[in-house]
Amino acid sequence: MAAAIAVADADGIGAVSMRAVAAALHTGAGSLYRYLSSRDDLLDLMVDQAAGELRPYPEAGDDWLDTMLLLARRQLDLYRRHPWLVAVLPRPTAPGPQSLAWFDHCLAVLRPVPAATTTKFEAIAMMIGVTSLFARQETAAPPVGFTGIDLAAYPNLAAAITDPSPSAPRDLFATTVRSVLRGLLVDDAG
Amino acid sequence: MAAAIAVADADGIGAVSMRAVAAALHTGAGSLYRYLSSRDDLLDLMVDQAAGELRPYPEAGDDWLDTMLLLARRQLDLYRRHPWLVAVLPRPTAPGPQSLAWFDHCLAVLRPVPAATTTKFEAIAMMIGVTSLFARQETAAPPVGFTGIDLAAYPNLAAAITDPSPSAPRDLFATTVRSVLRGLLVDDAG
DNA sequence: CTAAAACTGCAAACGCCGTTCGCGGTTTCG
DNA sequence: CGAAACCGCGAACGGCGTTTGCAGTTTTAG
Repeated sequence: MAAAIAVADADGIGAVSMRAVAAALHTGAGSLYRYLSSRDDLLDLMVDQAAGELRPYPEAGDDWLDTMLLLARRQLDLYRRHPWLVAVLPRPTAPGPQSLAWFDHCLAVLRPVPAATTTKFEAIAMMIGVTSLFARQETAAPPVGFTGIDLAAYPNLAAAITDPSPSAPRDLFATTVRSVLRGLLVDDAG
Repeated sequence: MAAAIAVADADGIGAVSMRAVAAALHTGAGSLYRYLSSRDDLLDLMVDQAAGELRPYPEAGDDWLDTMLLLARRQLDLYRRHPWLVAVLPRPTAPGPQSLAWFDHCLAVLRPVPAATTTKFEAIAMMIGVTSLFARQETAAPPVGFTGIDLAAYPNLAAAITDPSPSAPRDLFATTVRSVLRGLLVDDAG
């Protein structure tokens, strides 16, 4: 499993083939099936192993929103360390113990929030999703320039990219996460 | 290409193999390479073809936020019609003409918003991302019950799922999209 | 009209993939 | 010590994306 994660970190999730992992272990591909039922099984184990890196969890502070943002940042860092995670996560699979523990901790942080359980679940799911979106965008190699695009057909886009109006630098991730959590969990801001 | 979309709608993106598409066209797999350079090429064409279904675009109304939400709903409906889209989109690929046209329309809707161009780009990207998150969640077959999970190890989760506090039904998608767009595009709400 | 050029469909083949299976060799346990 | 369990291994199966050479057809040029 550690070998599989090493391969994924180095060459991407596409390089995590049974033969490649087995080769890293100096053994044959078929031998892995003594311990795994399938490749999906291996991926599940890799995900939960990576989720374990989120420990130790930061303590809950005074402001639950700040704490949640800190949790989100930790997860974003995890995605940066293991870019293959964002590609592997969106499979319909049961969460492992480490993932459940992290989810449990999120619920603990949200304890002082007066919202329904269902709402909290949705909010956490959204926070995870938004974090994965940012990780994916960062991973995508070059911020696609508009080379080779006929701008004549897209007037608004043409006008936009020639607009030199500067934007004040800000923490886009923090802004988005806060907006989502506040929008879902705080009544008057819905 | 229409054949490929038909296969994907019926049996998922995994069933879109060169041989399957060729079989639907009563031809051989290799023959497709007379018109496509690779399988990724086919997927790109499928995506842009699907993006064409977003036309005609709804006219911009008085409230740009309402209009953007309507655009997001149209896109969510598209994802519902073609669930394979959410699995195919997150590849690093250049957007096709239909996708660009839709993006251009979004910029037109955001014209009255006093924000930097970069900010608008980020906001649109986030809207697309959040929409895909919802589509993915809907597609994921059964809302995973907590069967077979040892709740003893996760106290907060155990307490949460036994909590019968009802939540007022609300439009989660609208709430989230509005929160994100407002958080990114409206100054005082950051 | 004819000959050359371009295009098209097709089957076979290559190398990769996940997975299964049966074989000997090794370890563990009664 | 013998039996049972476990282990690693190579071969094999079917499927995948893709390449390639060969016929047949269509278009173009002389």
